[in-house]
Amino acid sequence: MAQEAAGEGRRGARRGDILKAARARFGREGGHAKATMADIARDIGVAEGTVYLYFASKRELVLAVIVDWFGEITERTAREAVAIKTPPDRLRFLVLRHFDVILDNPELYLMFLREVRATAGYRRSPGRALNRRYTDLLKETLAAGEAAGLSPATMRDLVYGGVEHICLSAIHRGEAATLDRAGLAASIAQAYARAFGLGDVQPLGDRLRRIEEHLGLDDTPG
Amino acid sequence: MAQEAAGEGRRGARRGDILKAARARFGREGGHAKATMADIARDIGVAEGTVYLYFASKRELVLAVIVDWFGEITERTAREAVAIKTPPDRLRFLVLRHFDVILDNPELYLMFLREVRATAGYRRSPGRALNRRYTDLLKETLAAGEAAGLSPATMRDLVYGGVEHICLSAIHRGEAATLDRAGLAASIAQAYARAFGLGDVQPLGDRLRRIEEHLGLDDTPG
Amino acid sequence: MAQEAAGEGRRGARRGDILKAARARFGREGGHAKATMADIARDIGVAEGTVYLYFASKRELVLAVIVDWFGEITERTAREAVAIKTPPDRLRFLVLRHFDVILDNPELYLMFLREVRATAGYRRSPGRALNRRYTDLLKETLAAGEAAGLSPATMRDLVYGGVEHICLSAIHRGEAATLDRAGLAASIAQAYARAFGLGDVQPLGDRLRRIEEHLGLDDTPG
Amino acid sequence: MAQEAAGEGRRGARRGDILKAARARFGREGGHAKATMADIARDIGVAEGTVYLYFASKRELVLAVIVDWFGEITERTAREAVAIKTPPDRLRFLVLRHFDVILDNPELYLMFLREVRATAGYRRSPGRALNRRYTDLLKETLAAGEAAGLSPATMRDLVYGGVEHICLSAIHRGEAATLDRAGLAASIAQAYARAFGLGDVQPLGDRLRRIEEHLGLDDTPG
DNA sequence: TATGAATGAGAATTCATTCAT
DNA sequence: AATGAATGAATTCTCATTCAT
Repeated sequence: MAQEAAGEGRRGARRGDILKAARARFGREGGHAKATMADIARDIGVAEGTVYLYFASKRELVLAVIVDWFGEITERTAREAVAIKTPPDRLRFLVLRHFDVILDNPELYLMFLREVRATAGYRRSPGRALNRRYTDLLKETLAAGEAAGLSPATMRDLVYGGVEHICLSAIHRGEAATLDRAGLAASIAQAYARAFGLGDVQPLGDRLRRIEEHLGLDDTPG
Repeated sequence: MAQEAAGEGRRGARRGDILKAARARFGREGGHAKATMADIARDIGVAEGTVYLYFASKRELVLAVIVDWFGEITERTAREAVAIKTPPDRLRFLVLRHFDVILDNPELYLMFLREVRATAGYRRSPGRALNRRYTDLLKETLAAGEAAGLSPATMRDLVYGGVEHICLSAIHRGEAATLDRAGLAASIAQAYARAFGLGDVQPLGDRLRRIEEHLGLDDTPG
Repeated sequence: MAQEAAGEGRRGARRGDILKAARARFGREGGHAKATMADIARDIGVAEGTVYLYFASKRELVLAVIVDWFGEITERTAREAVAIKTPPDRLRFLVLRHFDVILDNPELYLMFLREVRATAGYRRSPGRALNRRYTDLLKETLAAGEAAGLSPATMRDLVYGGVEHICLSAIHRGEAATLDRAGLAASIAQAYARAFGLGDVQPLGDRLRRIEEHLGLDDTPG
Repeated sequence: MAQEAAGEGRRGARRGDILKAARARFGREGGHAKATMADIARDIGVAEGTVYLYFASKRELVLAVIVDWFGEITERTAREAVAIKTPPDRLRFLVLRHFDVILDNPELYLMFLREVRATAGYRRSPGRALNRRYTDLLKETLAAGEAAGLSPATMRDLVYGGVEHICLSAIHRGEAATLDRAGLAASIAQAYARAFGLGDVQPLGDRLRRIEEHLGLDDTPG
C-alpha cells in the first residue's frame, strides 16, 4: 500500500528528494542548462554518483521532472474540470489554467517545449501520455463545437498556441506579473467560442443586425 | 549612400558573405547551437578572427542573421499585402505567409523564438523594429474587427501563436511536409474572423455606438 | 575432501556459480574490462556485496576464472597427450590444441596474456603452476630435440609465441573462423621439428644432398 | 624544403613537441592508460585545448605516437637491412632488431599490440602501411626459403610471434635486462633457417625439380 | 551469510574569444 | 584588415568497493 503511493519506501523517498531538488534547480533562471548534477546532489546531501542510481543520465532526470510536474497539473486539472458542465465555461477554465501553468513555471514550461516536445522519441515517451491527457481535456471540450474545416486537434493547437504566445510575449516584456489572467482568459475563451461556434455564443454581428433591424436603422449608414 | 545599401563597398560585401554563410549554417539541423564560428569562417575562406571584425560576438551574428532574414520576409510581405484590400482576405494571406515562414525555415524560426524574443534587451534591439513591422501588418488588419476585451496586440498574438503551435506540432510529428498550408490557412483565418468579428461590413464598435445614440444611452456607462 | 573438489558444499556451489557467470561475461566481446561486478551478480541473482564474500576483488575473480579455465584445459590436454607416443606427433597435437585454446576463447586468452602473465606476482600465483603444467607438456616434448643453443623453455616460447601470433593476426583480419587449424598445425609442427632437430626429421637440405650425390648431379648447376 | 622535413615550421615544431612528450609519457610504467592529456600539455607548457588543435582525440594522439615511433624503426631497419646480403644473416639481423624494438620500449610495443593491431579499422590505418613495410622486410627474406605448406606470411608470424613471446616472458620474469639478445637472436635465427630450409645455396624447390627431371618424373604428380 | 544503497575520484573534450604579428 | 594559434573553464558519467542492517 505504501509502495503504491510511489513516493513511500526508502527508495521512493530518495527518488522523490532528487526530483524535488531538480525541479527547484531547473525552475530557476537559466533552467536546466545552468543546473549541474553536482548542484542537485549537494542540495540533498548525497554524492554525485547517487543521483545516477535513480536516473541514468541528466536527460532522464529532466524528463522525469517534467513528467512529475505535468502529472500533478493534469491530475488536478482533470479533477477540477469535471465539475464544470458547459463547454464555454470549461473552455474558459482550461484557458485560465494554461495561463497559470505557463506563468507560474515559465522555465519548466520552456524546458518542456524544448526538451520534451521537440524530441524525436516524444510520441512514445511516458511524458507523451500525460501531455495527451492534459490537452485532451480541451480537445473534448472543443469537439462540442462545429467549426467548418477545423479538426478538434487543430482547434486545441490554436487555443494553446495562442495562450502560450501571449504568455511568452508578456514574459519577454517583463509584464508577466501584471497580466490580468482571469480577464484575458474570459475574453479569449469567448473569442474562441465564437470562432468554433461553441455553445450558444452567437456571432456578434448577427446579434447586432437583429437589434439594428428592430430599431429600423440602416444597414450601411453614411 | 553606398553604405546605406548595406551590400556595397568592400566591407559591406564581406559582411554579407558572413551573414549568408551563417544563415545557411544556422538553418541546418541543430540550428545555431551546432554551428561554430570556425565553421562559418571556413565556409567563406577567412580566418576565425576576421568574423569578429564584423560581428563582435556569436550572439551578435545570430541577431544579425535574424534581422537580415526577417527583413527580407517583412519587405516582401508588406509589398504583397498592400494589394489585398479586404481584411478577411488579408488575414488569410498573412496566416498562410506565417505558415510558410515557419515551415520553410524551422531552425531559423526557433532561433528567433529562443534567442531573440526571449531576450531582455529585445525591445531596443534592431530586430525588434523589423518584427514589429511584420506583426503590425496583422495587427492593423485585425484592428478592423472588434472583439470585446481583446486588444489588437492580443488578437495578433493569438493568431501567430496558434499558427506557430500547429507548425511546431506538425514538425514534431514529422508531418510538416504534408501539411495543407493553404487549406488550413483558409479555415483558420475564417475561424479567427468569426472570433474577432472581422469581415462584418462595419466595425462592431461603430454599430454599437449608433445603437446607443439611437437609444439615448450614455457614452460611458457606469 | 569435499573442499578439495571445489564444487561441493554450499559455499563451493555458490563460488562455482560466480566463476561460471564471470567466465561467460569475460568471454564476451570487450572481455573483462566491459564486464562489471554488478553484471555478474545480477546474472546469478545475488547482491553485489555477495560476490565479495567469495572473491576479495575483481582482480582476484579474474585470476580465479583463468585458473579455473586453464585447469580444465591442462587436465584434458595432459590426459590426451599421454596417449601420443612420438615427439613429432605430440608436438603436432600440442600445436593444434593451442590453436583451439586461443581461437575458441580469444577474449579469455587475451585476458590471460594481459592480466595474468603481465603481473609481477605471477610467479607465485596459483595460476602459475597450472600454466606451467600446461606448457611443460610441450617443453618435455621439445627436450627430446637437440637444437644448438636453445633451451627447452626458449623452444617452447617460440612455438607458443608463433601460434599465438598467427591466431591473433587471423582474429584481427576477421579470418579466425576459416583458419585451417589442423593443416596449419601439421605444417608448423613439421617446421619446428626441423628447427629443433626433433625426432627423425632430417633437414631437407641434407636429404636432398644425399639424393643429388647419389644421382651424380652437380651441386651448383648453371 | 624546411616544410618537407615535416618537423620544421612553427606548426610542425609544436606538433613534434607534443608527440615527443606523449611518447615519453606513454613509455612509462602503466603506458598510455595512466597518462592524461593534461599531463602531456603541462609537460610542454601549453593549455589542454592546444593539444586538441593538433590531435583530435587522445586515441588519435596514441596512434600518431605509434606511427611516429614505428616510422623511425622501419626507416632505420630498412636502411641497414639492404647492406646484409644473405638471407640467413638478414634473418639474424631482423630477429635481433625485433628483440631491441620490444625490449627497449615494452610499453610502446604493448600499446601497439593492444591499440593498433587489435583495432577493426587497422587494415586501412596509416600505421598499417608502416607496420607492413617493417614486417615485409622479414617476409621477403623468408620467401627465399621454402617450407612445405607455409606461406611467407605465416613464417613471418612464427618468427615475430616467437620473439615477442620470449621478450614478454622475460619482462614478466624481470629478466629482460639480462637477456643475451645477440646470442638468442643467433640461435633462434639458425633454428628458423633450419625450419624454413633457409640458407641452402639453392631453393629446395629448384633442386627437387632438377631431381624430378633427371628421373623423368611428371611435373605434377598425382 | 547476505544485502544493496551509497560512495567519490578521475579525465576527455568543446569552442567562443583574444591578440601578437 | 586579416590572421590563426592559443586559451582554459566547466561538466558528465562510471563502477569497484564498503558497511550498516
